[in-house]
Amino acid sequence: MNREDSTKNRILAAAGPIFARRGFQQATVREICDTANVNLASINYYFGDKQQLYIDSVILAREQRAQQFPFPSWSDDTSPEVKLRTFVGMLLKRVVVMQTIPWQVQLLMREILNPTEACRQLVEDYFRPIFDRLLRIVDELAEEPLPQLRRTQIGFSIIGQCLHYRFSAGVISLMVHEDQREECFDWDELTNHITEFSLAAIRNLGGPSALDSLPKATKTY
Amino acid sequence: MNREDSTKNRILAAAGPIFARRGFQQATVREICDTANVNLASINYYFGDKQQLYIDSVILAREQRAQQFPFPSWSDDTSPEVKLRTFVGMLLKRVVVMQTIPWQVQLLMREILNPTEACRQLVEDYFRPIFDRLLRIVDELAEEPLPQLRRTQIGFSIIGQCLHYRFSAGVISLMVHEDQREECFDWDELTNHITEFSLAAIRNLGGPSALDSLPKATKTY
DNA sequence: TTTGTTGTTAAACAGTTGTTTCATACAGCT
DNA sequence: AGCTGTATGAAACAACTGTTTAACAACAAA
Repeated sequence: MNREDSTKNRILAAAGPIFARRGFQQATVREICDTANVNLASINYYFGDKQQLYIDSVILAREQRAQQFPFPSWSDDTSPEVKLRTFVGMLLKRVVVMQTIPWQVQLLMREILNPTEACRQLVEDYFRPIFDRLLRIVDELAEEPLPQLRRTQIGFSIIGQCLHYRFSAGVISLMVHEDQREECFDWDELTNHITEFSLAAIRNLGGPSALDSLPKATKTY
Repeated sequence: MNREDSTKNRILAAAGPIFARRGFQQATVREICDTANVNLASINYYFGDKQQLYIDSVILAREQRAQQFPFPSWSDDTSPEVKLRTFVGMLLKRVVVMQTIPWQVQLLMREILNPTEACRQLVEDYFRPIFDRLLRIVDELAEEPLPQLRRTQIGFSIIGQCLHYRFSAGVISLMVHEDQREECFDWDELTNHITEFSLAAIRNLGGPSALDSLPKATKTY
């Protein structure tokens, strides 16, 4: 009954990519059933309704993705610079890489942009551990202990740079000239730049800043 | 015929927020017509079909937004640091600011994430001029002329940091503790941090980097 | 065999969607 | 008045949606 190609598993295997490509509303139970080669009534029989199938699909996406990219474990003497580079490289690998996007990533991106009930669990089980790992690297890089807010902001600055190449990928493709498009999304180039940019920023943040002498921004708009 | 509250204008006024909130497919012509207090057939009469109404709505959103936030013109002796701060602050004002999001921003974000035909024109008329302006500021900040690719990457690093607080706003809210949520999205705090982070990075990029001695990333994943 | 559970199937249902139709109203014109 | 092009209105249309129904098949337990 629990075979790999059971009706229920065939539905799940078909639903994931379709939900990822079309979104919840745009995806139709008929297309899912046709793709899975099951009867139209099967979804309601096994999952109750379409929404429950969607929730189960998101859970499956997260499980498969976490299993597919286990985090590397570093030796104690690994420098924080290398750790940051590895982290950025992994995030970009998971999320950016041009061409075809795995349906698991597409589905998780949908949840980031438009959180549903499935998102809270996603944050606790998936995003927060990753973010905490990044913040520990930042701690190692900073010369002195960072204030809580500053720490979080630096983390988001790094994550934001990475995700931008996914969320704004369409616009970026339109912005850069066709000749530069490939190297613009090149994994090595991106990893290098974001790592160097962030390292330079963290190193220089504590030091003297020309901004300190600037007038504080006020509501001028 | 061309009055402010003509049937066509009432449709446009109602369609924008509804498209922004629900997206193209989820928005129904019936809801738009009800909100605009016009007959169901009016959309097809004035716009041909639903899709053309959507395109016209995107164009209207861009026009209203550009008109609402004219770019400041700086005097010649304004320092590039101040220019960067102003730029970041403006971008965050346009895009982030917690609470209710103007429907124009929502609609433009939808086009960034899911570009349709309306997007190409959007890039040329709206995004590229803004981005070029940012790159000229980066040029001023850099001590020496930057390579083309590096220049673009720095620009995207700055934009990415800003947009992250819009695209991932839902997840960020779930990630940070409730007590810190407000200051996390505070406009002054954000403008300060992103400006300082980027300034520190740009200043330090040309200098010595611990990464130069690191092994180049190879496909270890 | 009889009974009951589990899975599968085709058909129908009830609701929503974008679009079209056709009648009607109203203005400006000769 | 009569005509014409524009605008509005209520209703219907055709297609598609998620869900339900009822009949049927396979198989195990009684």
